[in-house]
Amino acid sequence: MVQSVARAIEILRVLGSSARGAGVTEVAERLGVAKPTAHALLRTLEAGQLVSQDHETGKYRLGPALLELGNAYLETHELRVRSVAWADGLANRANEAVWVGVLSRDHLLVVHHAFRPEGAVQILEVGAVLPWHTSALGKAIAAHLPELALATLLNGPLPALTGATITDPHALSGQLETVRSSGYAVEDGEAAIGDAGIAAPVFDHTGDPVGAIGVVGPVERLLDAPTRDALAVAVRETARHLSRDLGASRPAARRWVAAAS
Amino acid sequence: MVQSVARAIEILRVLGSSARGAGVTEVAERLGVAKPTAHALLRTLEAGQLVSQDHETGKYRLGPALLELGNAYLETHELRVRSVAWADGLANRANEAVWVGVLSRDHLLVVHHAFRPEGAVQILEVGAVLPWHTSALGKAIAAHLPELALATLLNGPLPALTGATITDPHALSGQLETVRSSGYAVEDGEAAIGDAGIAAPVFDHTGDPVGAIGVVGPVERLLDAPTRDALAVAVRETARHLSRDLGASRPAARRWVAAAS
DNA sequence: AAACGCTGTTCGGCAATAGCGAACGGAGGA
DNA sequence: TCCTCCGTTCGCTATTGCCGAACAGCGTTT
Repeated sequence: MVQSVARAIEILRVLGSSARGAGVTEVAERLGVAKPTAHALLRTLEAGQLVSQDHETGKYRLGPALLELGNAYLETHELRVRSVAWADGLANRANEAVWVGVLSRDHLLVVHHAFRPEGAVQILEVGAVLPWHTSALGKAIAAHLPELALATLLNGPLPALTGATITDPHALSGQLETVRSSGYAVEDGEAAIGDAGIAAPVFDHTGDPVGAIGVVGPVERLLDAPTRDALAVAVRETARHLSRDLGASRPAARRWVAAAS
Repeated sequence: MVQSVARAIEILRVLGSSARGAGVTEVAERLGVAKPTAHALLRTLEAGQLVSQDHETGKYRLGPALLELGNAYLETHELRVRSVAWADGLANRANEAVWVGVLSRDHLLVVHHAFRPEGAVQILEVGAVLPWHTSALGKAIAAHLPELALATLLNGPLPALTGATITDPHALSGQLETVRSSGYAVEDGEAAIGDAGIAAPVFDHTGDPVGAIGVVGPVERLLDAPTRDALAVAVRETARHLSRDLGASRPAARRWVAAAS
């Protein structure tokens, strides 16, 4: 592990979380390093356009190259590229907004967002992150993770975003069992009050879950019966098709293995 | 300058340009370093999720954290945040797609994209980059840059993307003079055949250009008189309003200074 | 008005640490 | 079965990143 690079990455995280940028002194304090050390790292990052310095205040903030690289990540992302057509189809069929997401550490990262066909103004959520246990996408992925990886997630922090957020590992674990048997995950106001989601996992040819696809929208539209069941079927079918696109020979093969053990 | 960090950034660039990822050996060769060196850097970047390794082939690719950071860059970006409302207004008034962009090295980076109101399927271009001299946005910014910065751009490489791309520094310099006097820049098939753009620069309170805003679309719709003049007026007005939003006390103050010298 | 406290920045020397050559384990092809 | 290529690990060397101290500029305070 290269120490200076690890510190440089930490700097990016610090700058990303402090909205108005940060000065050298503040960065040095947060990293626990000397001021000149932080300065050298910042200058190097600046040369690569990963951070940029405000010529007025001297403060540093994230740089444009990150947007470029983030875009490059999207374009080379197998799941994202293949999902675009399927996401559009699902959005039309369900008449709801569709998200495609992957797991990044303990957060769900939205890599594609198909707008609701009839929707009014909607903001694009690509690049947005939220704690895995507060989204249907995240739960769909987690439910099919190898045991060890799942245990790590359940033992990690489970922050509450609303009163409905499930913060108890045992309750979550039980819900994931339901996800495995039903083939889809549901979220009801756990990330934001009034918002819900229904999602299903997407697998590749290795049988591991690489992401999830699902619909998001207001509780009233998504979770009222019988709409809810119809949406679940549509989401699950789309996820299966997408998985097959990615080379998954048998959808849900992993599930049977898990059930047999 | 921290050598290892500079190399790590270079690795990100390498992985971003090679679509299908790259192996340790290939990365080491491209950087001109030993294989273990590249390996250590890659492992560190992987720990920070800036790159991820394909567990099948062993090859490395860009990682999800870059998308997160790219999104964080957008959200903290003053110009981008303020421009959203203005871009929507311009898109409706012009009935065309609107781009907001900034200069990143010698490329124009699209930081916001408002879709054409009546448009059919359109792909989002946020995060896209193109050589500055092949876009109206890029030329609008360049025309108002300090002399030294502009000279650097004109002396740099000016690749031709189409037959219409202007690759002669003198011709470009002359066109930038026109941009300064008219207040807007035009691009006609210089990035892609049939595509055109009309853009105007955006300033902040320091008087330096921080970006540009403009319309993009097919040549036939944008550049036919009298549509062209109406669009130019709309774009220029929007850019002035946006500039005032950012604290520019007097629009085009810099222009008068340049003219007086 | 002048001294203070706070920035971001530069310099030089010590030693931690990053970098390399060489060797290892495994996968794929001939 | 051999060979070749891959990604990876090990341990030594000196390169290089790191820190303490000092500097310049600015805003506020006294």
